[in-house]
Amino acid sequence: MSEVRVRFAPSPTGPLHIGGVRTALYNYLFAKNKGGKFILRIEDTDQARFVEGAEQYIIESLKWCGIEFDESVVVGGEFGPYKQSERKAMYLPYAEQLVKEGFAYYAFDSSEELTAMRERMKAAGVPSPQYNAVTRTTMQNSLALSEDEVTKRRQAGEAYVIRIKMPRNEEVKLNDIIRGWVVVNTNNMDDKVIFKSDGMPTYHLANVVDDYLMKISHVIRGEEWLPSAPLHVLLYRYLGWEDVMPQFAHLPLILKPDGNGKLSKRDGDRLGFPVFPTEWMNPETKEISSGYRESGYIKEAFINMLSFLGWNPGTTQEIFSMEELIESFSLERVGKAGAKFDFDKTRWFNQQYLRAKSKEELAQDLQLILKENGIEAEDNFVETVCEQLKERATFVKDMWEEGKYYFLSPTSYDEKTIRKKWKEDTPKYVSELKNRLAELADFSSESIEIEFKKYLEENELGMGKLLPAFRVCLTGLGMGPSLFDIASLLGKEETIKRMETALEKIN
RNA sequence: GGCCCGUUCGUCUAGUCAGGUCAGGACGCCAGGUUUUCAUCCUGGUAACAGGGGUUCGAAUCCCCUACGGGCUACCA
Repeated sequence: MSEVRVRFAPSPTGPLHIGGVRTALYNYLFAKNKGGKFILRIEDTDQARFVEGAEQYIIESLKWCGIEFDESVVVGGEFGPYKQSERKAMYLPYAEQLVKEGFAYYAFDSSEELTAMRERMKAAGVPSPQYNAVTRTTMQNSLALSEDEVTKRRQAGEAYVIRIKMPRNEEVKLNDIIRGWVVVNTNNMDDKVIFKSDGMPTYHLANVVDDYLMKISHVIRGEEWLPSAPLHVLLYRYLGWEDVMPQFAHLPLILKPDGNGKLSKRDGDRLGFPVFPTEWMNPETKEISSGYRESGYIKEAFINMLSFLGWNPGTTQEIFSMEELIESFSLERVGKAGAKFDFDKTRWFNQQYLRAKSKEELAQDLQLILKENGIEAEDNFVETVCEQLKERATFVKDMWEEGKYYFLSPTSYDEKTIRKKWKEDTPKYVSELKNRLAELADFSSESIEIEFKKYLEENELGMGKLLPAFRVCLTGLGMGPSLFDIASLLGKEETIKRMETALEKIN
């Protein structure tokens, strides 16, 4: 079998949302699994929808995801250019070849004329009028007009498009890797524009020509392309490339977590989760959309989550590194039905990855957050904090938000704990405990615990009587990790100081 | 409306192609245990073959119909 070459072909019309990232990911995994090449092709044939910065965004956000291209606008390759606007001159000859061979034709209709035709057909009872075998005879095109008229118009420089001449009553079949045989009758297809009046091809032609020229072996794309796949098959056939036509695989869509319909940016805003891999600022409105990266997601967790939205390995293993994904991935195991996005599961994946990280790695990330908050701390200290906190956190930022007391003395004391656990005799106990701890030579967690328990015993107190009060003195909170660990890490001096402060403030 | 695709616990899904174990796992949720507390962790529980017809000794699995959902229906991709 010839070399596997797949491409991810986005339009630079905005940021890539997670559906697009997943399409890129599956292409990447498939290519790497087969030892093939993965190509990025920018499909910017629609100048009107171009968005500043979108191409850069696509490249950089995929890079963050760990998805790298073998050929692209950045790294080049022997099948370039990799941007359709730079390939502009290549498409017209193919379109004209189709006209010459009778598979396509010139059409001069203005948008007003097209609208008029549609209105006319609707009035006549056709719900969705098409430019097809029935209507084309009434329009301004090289099939209805005389040859002289066509030549005259073309020489006069009149704007024209090239449309495919859809045959009557032919079954077009394609064998989709995910869906099996898909059959469509050409009577249900229209004479799609393949070359626009602005000199650019439409997606359909550009896509087929480029996939052919770039020797693409498999087209893996979203399900929204399935209805036009038969058109592409016809294009390959008419261009004489059917024997090297790529295999198709149409991926199921990612759906809204609630209700129905495909996932959109709105859903993320509404339900409070990112739909973009990295943060995006709309260049026009300056509106900022949050990204997984900025929200504190570990990229491996993000990728792992995405890979499972529509694919599964058929085993019970759920945690997969990129290498393992490459190893296990196959298009045969991609599902057919759309998958509702599950935000809880996404958080769970992040938690799993967080735990797998070493305290050193976590400390590095936490230091970044600490710096943002104007806190300087020794690496060793931060590492121990991470050690104590990582089992309770989903994100690195949780360790800051739930563990501020490691770095700052409490400024307030949890009311509920005070109300329930700070009794009349509590100050006396805390004060005595403080004096006992002050004399402790070994301020290790174990030693503090032993001393604490000894004190409880001597005074015939239970854990619940004094420990919550002790905790609130040190952390201001009613819950958290082992208090003896916290005290030990804070050190004797700080511990004593916090107890004194609490005694003053709480009373 | 037309065309195409789809439908297993609330969610992601295994099982469907080669019909035959109480339909398995994970997330979530609930309960119990562990823990000074909260979280973690452990144990257990919850809950599904869209409906109806066939074919068959036997159907989640094969066929048909219906319903529901999705996509497409541009000189956008």
